[in-house]
Amino acid sequence: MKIASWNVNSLKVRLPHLEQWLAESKPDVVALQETKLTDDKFPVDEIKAMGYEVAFSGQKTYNGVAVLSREPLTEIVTDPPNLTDEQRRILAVTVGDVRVVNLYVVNGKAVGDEKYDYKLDWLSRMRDFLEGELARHPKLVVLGDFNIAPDDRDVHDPESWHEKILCSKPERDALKAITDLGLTDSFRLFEDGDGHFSWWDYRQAAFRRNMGLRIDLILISDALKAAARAAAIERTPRTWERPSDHTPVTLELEDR
DNA sequence: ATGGTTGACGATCAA
Repeated sequence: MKIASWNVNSLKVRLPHLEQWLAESKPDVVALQETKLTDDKFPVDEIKAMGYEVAFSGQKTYNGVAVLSREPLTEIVTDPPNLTDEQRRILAVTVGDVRVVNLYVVNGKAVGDEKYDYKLDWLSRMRDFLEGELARHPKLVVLGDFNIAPDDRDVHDPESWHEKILCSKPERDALKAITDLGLTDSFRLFEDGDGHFSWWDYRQAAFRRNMGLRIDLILISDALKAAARAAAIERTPRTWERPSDHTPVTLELEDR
């Protein structure tokens, strides 16, 4: 099973990119973030024509998440009891015997901003939700746009980003509280080095200069670690005309 | 330089 995460920054704009990338990369499960579509406007027919079942939780203008799957999606959860929030950032589904939790983590704007405090509170609540998910579903994948670079290897210029938003210690500690539940950043099972990014700002020709961060993550539970075969950041869609500022990240899991 | 670019929206806000 090949599983992927991609912040598309408007599914309406990026639908042609999604179609081309699905045809080339052939993932089995895809978590999308920042669809920016209300559910009545979601392109269900177009996605089904690409060969995927789909679940989604959207809102107008901001946020919005979706999961595409070759196999049926069940046990859909969008509103955990401890995360009652109108912002559409969470979509948990089950595919076969694997639980998949798609997250669009709060950005936070800037360290000290009220949105930053909201981000840390959201992450704490998410940790508690995931603790329960892990207890019910040993085979757990938690993936999405985490809006946190796990460590300085994931930052093009750690000095300039030191204690800035996406890189601050409280954010990294909040992520660690989640991985300490027994979840592993799957990319790091296969790559130790720096310079591997999943997001590049639209400004300052950041992609061309590889001035990026790795903030799109696929976390897997211990029960899935032995099945992990390969992880990748698929940079090609970021080179296409009118791209998302994020590119897809993928993980291949050996079946059964 | 608190800059720059993109998306949704229709003035700015969010990222």
